[in-house]
Parts: sequence; structure tokens; C-alpha cells
Amino acid sequence: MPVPKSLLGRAFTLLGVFSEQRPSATLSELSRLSGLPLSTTHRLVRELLQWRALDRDARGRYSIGLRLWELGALSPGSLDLRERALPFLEDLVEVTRHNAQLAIRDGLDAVFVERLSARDAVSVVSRAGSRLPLHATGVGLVLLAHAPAQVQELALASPLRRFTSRTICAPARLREALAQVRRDGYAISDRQIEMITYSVAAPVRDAGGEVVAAVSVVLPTGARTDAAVSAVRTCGRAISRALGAP
Amino acid sequence: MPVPKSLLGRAFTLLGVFSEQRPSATLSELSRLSGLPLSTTHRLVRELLQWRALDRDARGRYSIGLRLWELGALSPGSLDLRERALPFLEDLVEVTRHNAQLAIRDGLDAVFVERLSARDAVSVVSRAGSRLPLHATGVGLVLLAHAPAQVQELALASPLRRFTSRTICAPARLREALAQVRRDGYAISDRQIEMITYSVAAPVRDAGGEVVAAVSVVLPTGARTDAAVSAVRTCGRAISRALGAP
DNA sequence: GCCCATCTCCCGGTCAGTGGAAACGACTCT
DNA sequence: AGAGTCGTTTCCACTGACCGGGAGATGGGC
Repeated sequence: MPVPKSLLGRAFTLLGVFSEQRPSATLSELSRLSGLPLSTTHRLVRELLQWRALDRDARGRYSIGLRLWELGALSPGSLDLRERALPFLEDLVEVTRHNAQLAIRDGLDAVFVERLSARDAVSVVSRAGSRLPLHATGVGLVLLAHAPAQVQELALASPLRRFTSRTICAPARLREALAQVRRDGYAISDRQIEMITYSVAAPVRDAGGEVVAAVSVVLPTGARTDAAVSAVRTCGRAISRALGAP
Repeated sequence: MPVPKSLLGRAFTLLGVFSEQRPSATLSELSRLSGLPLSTTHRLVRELLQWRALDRDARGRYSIGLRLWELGALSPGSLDLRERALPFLEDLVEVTRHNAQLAIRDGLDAVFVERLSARDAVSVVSRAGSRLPLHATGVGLVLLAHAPAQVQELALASPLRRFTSRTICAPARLREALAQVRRDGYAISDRQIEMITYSVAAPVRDAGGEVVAAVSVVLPTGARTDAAVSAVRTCGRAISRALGAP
């Protein structure tokens, strides 16, 4: 992958070195992983430090700085959706005793904008900021089912990544699942990401009635889902109302 | 304020136009508010769109893009502190029935990295991403009391902003309050930001024993604080342990 | 249809950014 | 104490990415 010529491109390539698996890096690692020459990397890092987009710890490791977090907190997904949804997610956790998640669609991914945990609940792999493919998650099935037809066709035409032996990988199976989600008004994701979890997801709509997010709880495999379905759908409607949905 | 000469400086100045009060803006607004010429603004905005750092809606208004939120979610304050603290904050809300907050210090500000709300609790002005001066908040008093002496002296030497008639504005009063926080191991903030709220805050320590955050609940003015003090201190210790504190 | 505001695009000029090389600092080993 | 290694920092001649005024395009309101 060639290094971008533009300065902004280089800065974002540098920032892109950080991930959940690598939340910090040395200067040399940043240079090596971004493909930028060492002195170029040094200059960019110095300026990103000045703008608080990066921080440096006592041992010379760099990590994402507070300023990027603050800027990110101004995104509509955070400032509007997530802040309004939080009280309802807390209700959902309290009522169902399971972990709750809120996700939006970005391309063919579900991006988790919040995850609240319940005491003693089955653990989940996502955290705020995680991405998972749409087809393999409850929230993703809801988001895809209500996405523009073009997005659905693109998803059906793309390789569908397998996570467990039960992950939906056949386009025909996915198409059928999406139709069922639209009929039912919710999705149940059965052992798609891990063999130990179900998830139950429902849509969240905005003032225009568009599905802009999905909310879910994650249950242990084999748990009864009917009460969870009711709770999640109710939560989805409450969040929708908070967003101004009719 | 002159426009920075560096491209990164200009980009951050542009992004700095966005705030909680102004989460979106048109191209012309971005140019006017940042001080950048229109065509310069247009070029920068176009590239920030490409990198998903900005988004544009159907009516031509720009807002912070998902990529900045994702990058920000990788900051230590979010990925390490906030993700680990969330379950304990949820516990605190459930037990005390009050809104809970988690904040870190940045200069002379308390930056709220999380705020969970309780049903029917007194509302609070902060949200994730908000800043308030240290001296005027419970979390801020805790963070300042345990900050390096140089930071404390700087705060004492700086103008102390008044929010209510009870806000601490005299350096001597603040010094005394900080000493008491260190003695007690917690802070009670009495009608400092609004006349209708107290807050009770306790420290959160890292593996090295340093105070890296503070947790609080917000009570209506006049409410008994003793039970809240116990709950908040217990929560602070639990989060500390999750961060590897001894 | 006209006016106005906003947005988009062009392109000659220039200075902010480039990156290899040298110097510096910290650490380890003998 | 000295040598070697590794990572970081600094320098500076060169250059092309960026600059931004101005012309044109677009869309909304009257």
C-alpha cells in the first residue's frame, strides 16, 4: 500500500496504526507500520502531540490523545444517538439482566457505539468502537434488512465471513433471514459469532422513520428469547421516540 | 487569532469549529468560523470527507465523522479506563439511584468520559465529552487534590470561575477544600455548578497508585450524602482494582 | 427570470513539508 | 570504561503539495 502524498492522508495513515490490539506504539513502530520515513513520522507525531491528537507516555509510547476523543464525541452517532439512547440501554440491562448493545451501520459493518454490561451476564466480544460484519450479528441483520436495496445487494454479493459453523454464509440464506427480520420487526442471531451466545435485536428509527441504529441484548445459547424480544423491541421504540420518531 | 500555517494546524482549527452547541456547519460557516479562505476550506473539507473524519448530510451540513469517533475510542481514557469502569458505574447508578459520572483531568479541566443516568434522578449538565473547571465539580476537587503540586498551584493562581453564589472562588477557600478532600478521601461539591445539586466524588487509581480519574454521583440539594459517600468510594476502589491498583 | 448566497473548480506561484544523513541519548555487554 | 546497538532527534537543500483569488455552477427565494 503506497503512502499517501497528501499530508492529511499521511496523518490519517499514521493514526490508523492504532487499533484495539495495538493501542500504543513507539516512534519507530509508527514509522514502520505506516510506511512513512522516520523523520517524516517524527515531524507529524510532534505536531499531532501539539494538537493533543496523540499523547506520549513516560516510556516513549504514543497513543491516541484526548482531543480526538473529544472531537469524536461530537459526532452525531455519539452526541445525538448514543447520549439519547443511554438511559434506555440502562433500562434494558436492568430489566433483562443481559448485556445490551447499540450499533449503527457503516458500509457492510455494524459499528458498536455503546455496550452496557449486566452483572453475571454472558460476556460479549464487542466494545464501543468495535466493528463486526452485518450478516453475523443481530444488530447487523436489523440494519441490513432496513438498508437501501443497493446496500443489501452488495452485502449479498460479497464474501460472507464465517465465525462459527452456524454463521450464515450462503446468500440465499441471508436473503431469507433479512426478509424474516422485516416480517418480524426484530432479529434473533443464533450462534453466529460465538457458539455460546444468541442475540436479539430491534430497529431504532429517527424523526424521518429511517432505521439509523439497532439495539440488542446478548443471551446465553439456549435461553428463552420471547421476553428478551419484547424488551428489546420496547427499548428500540423508546430510543426512536427520543430521536423524534413518530 | 491567526490561522495556523501548517496543514495539520489548519485541519484541527477547522475541526475545532464543531462543539456541543454547534455539532454541524455549512461550508461557508466552516470557512468563516475557522478563518480559512473558502477554497482552502473546501479542499480541506473534501479530504476530511475522504478519510471519514467529516460527514456531509443531504442539506450540505458537515459534522464530525465516524472515523474520528473510532480513533477517539482507542484513546486510553476510553479503551482502558472507561470500558473497565462501565460495569461499576452501572452498579453505582443502580445502588444509589443517582446519575453517575467518570472524569479525568486535562490541565485545569475535568473532562467527563462517561455519564450514566438513573431514572428520575436530578439532571446534570455534563455529558461524555464535556469539560468543567476542576474547582467547581466534585470530580474536579478530587482530581486537583491529587494532582502534582505544580498543577494545584497553577489552579490556585488562576481566575476561579463562578457558576453560582456558592462556587468557591477564593484561593484560600479552595486550598482548604483540597486539604479536606485529601483528609477525607472523597469530595462533596455543594451547589457549585447549579443550586439544585450536590455531587459526591471519590478517586480512581491506576496500577501505580496514581489518581487517574474520579467517579461521582449527583444528588439533589439537601439529600443525605452519607450513603452516597460509601457507595462512591466503594465504586472508586472497584474501578481502581479493575485498573490494576494494589 | 432575476438576484443572492453558497459551492465547486482552476491554476500559477510559493513555502511548508520532505527525508537522508548525522548527531544524540539510553541501554547492554564485555 | 569503552564499544556496540537501537531508538530518537535534528539539520537543511530541495521540491511539489498546498495556497487562495477569481470565475463559473448551483439552488433557493421572490
